[in-house]
Amino acid sequence: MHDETHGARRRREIVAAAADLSTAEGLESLSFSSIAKEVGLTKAGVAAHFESKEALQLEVVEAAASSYTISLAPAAARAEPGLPRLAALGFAWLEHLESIEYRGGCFFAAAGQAFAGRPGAVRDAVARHTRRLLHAMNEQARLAKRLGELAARTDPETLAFQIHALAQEANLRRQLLDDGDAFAGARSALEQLLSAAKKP
Amino acid sequence: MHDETHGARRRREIVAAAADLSTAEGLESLSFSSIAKEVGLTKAGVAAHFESKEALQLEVVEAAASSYTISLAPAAARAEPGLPRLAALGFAWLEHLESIEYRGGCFFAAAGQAFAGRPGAVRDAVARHTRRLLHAMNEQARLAKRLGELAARTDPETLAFQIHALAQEANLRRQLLDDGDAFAGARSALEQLLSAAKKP
DNA sequence: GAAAAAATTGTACGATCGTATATTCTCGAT
DNA sequence: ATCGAGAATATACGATCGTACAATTTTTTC
Repeated sequence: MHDETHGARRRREIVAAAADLSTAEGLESLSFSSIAKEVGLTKAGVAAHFESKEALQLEVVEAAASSYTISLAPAAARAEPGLPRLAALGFAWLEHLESIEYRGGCFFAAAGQAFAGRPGAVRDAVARHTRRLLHAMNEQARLAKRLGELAARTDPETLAFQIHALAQEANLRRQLLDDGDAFAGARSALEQLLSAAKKP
Repeated sequence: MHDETHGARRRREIVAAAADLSTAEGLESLSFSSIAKEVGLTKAGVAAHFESKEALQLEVVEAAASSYTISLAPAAARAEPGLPRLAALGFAWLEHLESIEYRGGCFFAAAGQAFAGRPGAVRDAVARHTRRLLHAMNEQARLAKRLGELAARTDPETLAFQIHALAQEANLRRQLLDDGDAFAGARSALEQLLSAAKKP
């Protein structure tokens, strides 16, 4: 009938609920009980699907990462390599954060802060995926420089740095400061940033 | 002998240790036990100084805020109002974050993310102080615009937005990605940002 | 130095945490 | 229709949490 077992479907359901909860409560203070209440199971019923709490956390990180990739990769692929692709990455990143289903905002912003001071496999996974995105933007910025799309004074690494910073800031503004215009402001800042970086 | 009672000194000691711990463990998962171990007291001995855990958290937020103010206010006051003061605020903010004694990095970055999804008095306090800093930078940016120090294309709110974003990003890079050059990169990004915003 | 006040300890309570195990229930394959 | 595997429940264990209160020690005050 279905090409997915009951167990596999439950796992996905649990991981999705956990990802959502983790942006609100924090990935580190996730509990089997709170997840159980969310998916309509018992604490033990949830725990039975995973070897340990850390194993669940790692699955949550991977699930969130692939959800981000699914949102970003097509938009980036559509644009020409170099400055256009860097811009596409930036705007797609903002769009993804704005439309995100997690009630606590950007998963990696929340998890990154929560695990910055907690060495372990979870921290490593969060850091790895954060680095991956930063690397992608850095790459396009350096390519743009090589292609002569950037002004002489523009440092490509700094440009990528600023774009990622904008997105983090917009997320914080919306989630902590209840700023409804946070993403509108971030978009105009991104436009301003890109036009200032461009070759005159 | 001392112009401070034993109780008041202990309180300050406890609050300082709690602020330090909270950047590493998270302000929300602070425990009287972990603080007790830090200051050499018993769990009950620590708890006796505060009406509740939330009251302690609120004191920690206020203490961190005044520590930030002490670092920023003199630097800002030394610079002329407008663009110089905005620049001074930005560089002082970076310098403060870089030299900070908290092992988990920026207190407000950590607490802001942790309490973004937790309504209550603590979240309100963290948001209030975050807004206060942003407001101060916004004010100087708008003043700079009025004084004709900024290029026509530069939006002052966006400029303040970007400066704060840089600091947040540098903190995350150092704490999560172990990037030793994070603050050097942020400083050069800030210079680039300011010179691009300036009247040509 | 003695008495009052404050600081700290020890202990107990209920709640929740992760984990482990035994039992019951639910399906899908034969 | 039956049987067996897998999913979910019920339950228990030790640990830790915030809070409360009595007992004790330390500091201040007179």
